[in-house]
Amino acid sequence: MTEGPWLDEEQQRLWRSWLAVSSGLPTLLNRELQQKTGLSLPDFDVLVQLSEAQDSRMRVTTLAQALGWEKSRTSHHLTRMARRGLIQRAECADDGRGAFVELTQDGRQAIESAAPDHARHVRDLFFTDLTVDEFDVMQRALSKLQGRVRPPAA
Amino acid sequence: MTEGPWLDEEQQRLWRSWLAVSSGLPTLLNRELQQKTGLSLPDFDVLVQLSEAQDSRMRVTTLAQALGWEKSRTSHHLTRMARRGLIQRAECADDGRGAFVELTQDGRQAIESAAPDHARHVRDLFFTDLTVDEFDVMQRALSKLQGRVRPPAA
DNA sequence: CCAACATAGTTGATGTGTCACCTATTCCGG
DNA sequence: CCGGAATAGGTGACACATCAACTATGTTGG
Repeated sequence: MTEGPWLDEEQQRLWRSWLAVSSGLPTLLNRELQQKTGLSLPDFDVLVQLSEAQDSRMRVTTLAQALGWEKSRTSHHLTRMARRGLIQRAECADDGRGAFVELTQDGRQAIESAAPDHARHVRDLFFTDLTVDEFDVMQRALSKLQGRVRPPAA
Repeated sequence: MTEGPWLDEEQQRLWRSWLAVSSGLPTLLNRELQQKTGLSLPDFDVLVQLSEAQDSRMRVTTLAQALGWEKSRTSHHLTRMARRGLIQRAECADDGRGAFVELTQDGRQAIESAAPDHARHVRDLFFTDLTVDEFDVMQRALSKLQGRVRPPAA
């Protein structure tokens, strides 16, 4: 399955399917989410993390790790979200360098009203077609891939 | 597998794995490609299409469809690539509105020297871990998903 | 022939992501 | 304690992506 420098026909086919789905799916989800709620997919991801966190607040680095984002990206995105009133930054008493990000009322309201529709949409697009068998195999395969892809330190 | 508005635990797990891989993988590939060749992943995709095309030239819309990109995105990206000398635009005799995009010498050189390493990297990251069984199931599942995701007209 | 409409492609504004670099604090060995 | 290394986070520049609007050419029905 892995000899020579090239992708064989079968591999190419799978790879192109992967590319098509992994770029097309977020595009669709993002468009729908944006239209219905004014949130982008990244907005949504941030809000999910915060809403699951203790006291609806997290340290920036913790958030970045949970999302698999770089610090820089995280910081930029938080700035934009703060401008729209979805989150706010707060000082960290323990560590003078650090900062907390917390969900605002608007932020909580936004995620709670957006989540059900989004979940349904994900299910319709992604899960509807999968057989139980495919489901399991995908999970196994993706877990392995996740291991290879993890160390996104920067 | 698809009742209620929410994702159950198993679905959530699979979905998060999917997200992690489908965002982490291109990030890694892009970084490596960029460092070794100065090409971005989108650059690479455009160059692959052109290099496979008759006479190394395509109509803009055809290219956009082949890539699954919007016209606008395509146009913007071609502008950037033209600025760097990787492609060039040419008038279309048949249709005064239209335009061809063609590979330049530099573009051909770039894709030919970048492709083998990139292919190997894709293989190392994506294919190495997959068993034959997983490979087949992924292909089947992704084909179905591709169908749902296809109509990206805009 | 021409008016209405459709199509090919571009543009500008703005949101998103990455890289390189910077500041301010904290940590740690001597 | 103090000086250097590590860490938390932010900034600016620029590439990438999306949306809405626009220009110009082609197509079609009356």
